[in-house]
Amino acid sequence: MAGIRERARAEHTAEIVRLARQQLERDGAANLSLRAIARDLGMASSAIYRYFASRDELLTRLIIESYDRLGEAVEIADRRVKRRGDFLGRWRAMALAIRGWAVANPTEYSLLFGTPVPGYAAPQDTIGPASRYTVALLQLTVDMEAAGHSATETVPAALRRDYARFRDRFAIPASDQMMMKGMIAWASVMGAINLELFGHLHNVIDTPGALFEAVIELQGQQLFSETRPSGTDARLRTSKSA
Amino acid sequence: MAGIRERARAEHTAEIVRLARQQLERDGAANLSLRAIARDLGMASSAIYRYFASRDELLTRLIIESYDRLGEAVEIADRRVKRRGDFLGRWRAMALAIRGWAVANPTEYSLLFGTPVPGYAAPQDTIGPASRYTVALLQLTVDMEAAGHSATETVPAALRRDYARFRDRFAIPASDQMMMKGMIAWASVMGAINLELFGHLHNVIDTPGALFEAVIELQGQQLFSETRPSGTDARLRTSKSA
DNA sequence: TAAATGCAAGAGCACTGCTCTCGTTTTGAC
DNA sequence: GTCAAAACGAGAGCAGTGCTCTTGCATTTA
Repeated sequence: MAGIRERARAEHTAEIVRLARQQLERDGAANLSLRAIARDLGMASSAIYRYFASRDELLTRLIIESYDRLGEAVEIADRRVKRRGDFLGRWRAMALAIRGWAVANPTEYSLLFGTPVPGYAAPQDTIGPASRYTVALLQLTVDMEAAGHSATETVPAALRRDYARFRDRFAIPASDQMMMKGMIAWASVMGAINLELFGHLHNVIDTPGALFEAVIELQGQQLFSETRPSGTDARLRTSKSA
Repeated sequence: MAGIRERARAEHTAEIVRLARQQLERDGAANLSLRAIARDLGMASSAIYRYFASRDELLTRLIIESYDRLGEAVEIADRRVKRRGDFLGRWRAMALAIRGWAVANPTEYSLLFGTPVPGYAAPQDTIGPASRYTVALLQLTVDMEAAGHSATETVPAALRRDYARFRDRFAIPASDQMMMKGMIAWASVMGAINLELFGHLHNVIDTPGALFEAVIELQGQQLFSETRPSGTDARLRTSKSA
């Protein structure tokens, strides 16, 4: 009743994933080959299908794990900042953690944030882990508001609905204005990392880390900017919806 | 002497590229198949190799063309702004043009800004077209400075060298500070588009256009912010290099 | 006109994901 | 303990891929 088979199954599954990840890191997601994994394992290629219904299913498993690792890295970085009220420090720590993880695991990062495979639709299982690092970021804005920070950004009506839905689903009680700020900061961070890892700074910026820190600092400023004196530039405050 | 062969060659090459682009749009770069193109063309698959040495070479051709289209779209959008001194308007126009092109041609955008193919190294021929849209953006900062705008961002030493090199190569006489601003704005724009097109706003933001405009407006503010009163937050102005 | 070159086709190699069948082994109910 | 059911591994095979090589024909050049 020990389940000799059950344990063997778990071990084999883990081994397949381990080899898959190894291959992923070396050759990239596009070149991940079930047959090669089977060869490394000393199995027939058809046997792999006892464990994963398809290549996509194996990739999904890798994606989920990678999202989880990224999320964990960001959460740990945040937790390491002892003064919980040092919001700027926490912002820096988390943003640097995202880039740090990305630079250390470029192929995994590409798997998560690169070109989606045309036929592939992310199954429900991924959305939980996928939100982990963003929820960590948004929690920062919640903590900021709890500490008295406020934001006065104009939020387009179209986005308010989206923010409300997100707020409900993840129980993140941040204001629309603060979520707006957070989203923009998020986009900047991801953009800088994408440009770096996908080769668009090649022959342009030799030290992408320095550029990234500049992005962090500027977005940090923006994240912490309180109400600006009104009337500085009226045009800038009216935003049309798309 | 007309070169019956020469003309046929040009026509065939163009036809291959046309079918390739059609297939690219429908199935994505990963599923681009030389054999399928040959079938559509009524040719033997081996005949394709008379025109392109490899699949990568055909992809390179598509990449170059796409960069050129993107660059052209951005340049046209900029040129359409009649008041050349309306820098904010030009910024909006170009940023919206990038996103507009991306949304209209998602697979082409993915080809340019998505996961780089592991083995694939972009040949020299691509860097010219690849810089076209960024040069258009940077030209805006040059024009701004010529009109008296200034920037006082602290620029890390590591980046100053990179900026100088870029300035020399493309003859863009923008200050380090202004290039710093431009780079950050660029990263934000590309980040927002990546998140949208690569599915990371799915089930989160229903109207990505609204989010994008918010990004544009905020980066516009930043691009046009003059010297801030010093001492507001000393920490924010010191940036370490990576 | 004769040699050199360009070109298209076909066969073939090595690889991929995936399916089906066929024995073997383990499991769980009686 | 027996025995059917389920799980499993291996192998063959299908349809597809990029790419190479040879072979015969058409065009260009000398």
